Amino acid sequence: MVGGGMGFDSTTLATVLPAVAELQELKAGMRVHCLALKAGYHSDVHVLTGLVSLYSKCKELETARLLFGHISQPDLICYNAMIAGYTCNNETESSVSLFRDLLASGEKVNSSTIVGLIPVSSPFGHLHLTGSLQTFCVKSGIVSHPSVSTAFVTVYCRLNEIELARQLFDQSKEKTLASWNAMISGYTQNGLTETAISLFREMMSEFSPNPVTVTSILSACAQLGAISLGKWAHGLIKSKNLESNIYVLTSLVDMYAKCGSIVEARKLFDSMTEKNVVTWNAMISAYGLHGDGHEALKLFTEMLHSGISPSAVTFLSVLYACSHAGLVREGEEILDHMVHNHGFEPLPEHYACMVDILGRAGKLEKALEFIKEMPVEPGPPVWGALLGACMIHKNTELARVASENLFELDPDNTGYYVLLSNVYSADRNFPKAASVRQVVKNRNLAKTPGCTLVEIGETPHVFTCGDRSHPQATAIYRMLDELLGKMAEAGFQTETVTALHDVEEEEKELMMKVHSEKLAIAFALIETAPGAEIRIFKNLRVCLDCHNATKFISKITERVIVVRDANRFHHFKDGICSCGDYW
DNA sequence: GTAGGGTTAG
Repeated sequence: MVGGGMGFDSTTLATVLPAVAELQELKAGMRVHCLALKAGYHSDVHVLTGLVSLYSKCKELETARLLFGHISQPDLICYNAMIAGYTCNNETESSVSLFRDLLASGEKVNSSTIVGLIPVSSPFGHLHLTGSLQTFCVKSGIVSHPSVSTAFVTVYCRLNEIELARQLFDQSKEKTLASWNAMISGYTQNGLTETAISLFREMMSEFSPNPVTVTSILSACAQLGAISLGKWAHGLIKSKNLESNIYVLTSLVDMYAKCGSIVEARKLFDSMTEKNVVTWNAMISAYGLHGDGHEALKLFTEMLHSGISPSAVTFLSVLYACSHAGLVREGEEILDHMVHNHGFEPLPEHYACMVDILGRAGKLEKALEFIKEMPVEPGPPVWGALLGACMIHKNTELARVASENLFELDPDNTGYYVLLSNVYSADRNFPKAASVRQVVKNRNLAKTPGCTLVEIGETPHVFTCGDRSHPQATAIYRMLDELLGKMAEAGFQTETVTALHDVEEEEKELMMKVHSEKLAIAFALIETAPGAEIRIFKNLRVCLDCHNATKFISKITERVIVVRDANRFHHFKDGICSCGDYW
């Protein structure tokens, strides 16, 4: 149809352009542009509007701006395209000033004008602008338009103003599937996974989930370790024939990996005919999460051969995998490769990962050297990685250096105080440890409460430290006592040094044994058949005592126990953990 | 014709 003197009209061109723009195919778009010029449509307002939109989406803002300037009498649609173009290229000021021109001309704006103005893609620093826009929309009544309120819900979620988003969502009279999706994904992206899932259940009475919904829900399952809901979603995907959607499949791979089924994840990954950089990243970081650094490196090489260009996240995933497998030389090579062969400037996250690699492997001085030589100012993730390494390798001197920086940069983060206190305890410097904890108390900082989730059948059970709220609490504690008895016979000693030290020894031991992970394991032992694998999920890093105890339990009960903590997976079998005790 | 909701790291 195209070229060769065959006839095609401006409508055809204007129809092709959005599809090309959606794919961000600049080269294809430029060919369409050439065709349009050859066919004499260089002043057709429809074609030009399509081109403005195309060049904006391909980050060719200058070209878009130029074309817009050539339109003698731009209509509202045209203005909308240019306004959206400025916004998605982070030129908020130009976007707003064009909007003002439009208003001043007396033209009535529509919902698309507003949607194009809301800084959804780069919201940071635009809370005030968003608020003013919202006021304008409330006054003009345009806020009742579903796409407008959905865009506001999205931007507030991205600004971590989840309450504001929810208010808007609740107030919107006409809710579309997109409105629900925006709110549900807002919750998952803010880590409020349970709220996301309950909202999803609410939604189900009004709408059938689409690929966007499924993607968000799978992400929630992955974060939570909710394998049964994840499997249910997998069934839904099959029944609704959503297996060709790359977002859906990528999040499915991620869900299986984060719920402990790395084999299932890999099977799915291998079966995918289309894979993008995110798909590869998900699979690479899955291996990192499970401590298989070599497989992660292998996959990274395969990725390069497949012709997919790695992103900054790819390198982070590979580095992360190296750190959890103790692959120091490989990590250094990857970072070097990233800079010299791929032309990436390392982000602070890459530096933090490298510090983690060196520190975790015990090369603490080298890590400090690395920090000093970094061309960017080290932030909390960098010092945090060093502090974590000091904890593993019991280096109080460097821990002091790291934490001094951390307390200055991020004074309200209790995790760092807990880490430092644990370093001192490990060094048996109890007065120092106590004084660090006192700071937390004095400043009234809230500690994140630890909790562990275990699924029995389809039902998730959540335990907190010292939890007695479970209906089977009595049986659980009895099982725990029985286990502790057998463990003591096998030589297990409660590790109190990393716990609280302002309580009596006996009391300490009492508190230790009721950590949420031990309760969850005891419960799972009661509820599952002998020999069955046990999987538990903890929101924080597993403590040294629980890690040690789980080794003993795996041996005594002859069970494989898989623990996912905030950092990674631990596979316990026969008294040994796959992490090699460096976690 | 312009326009709202989605996956990966930490």
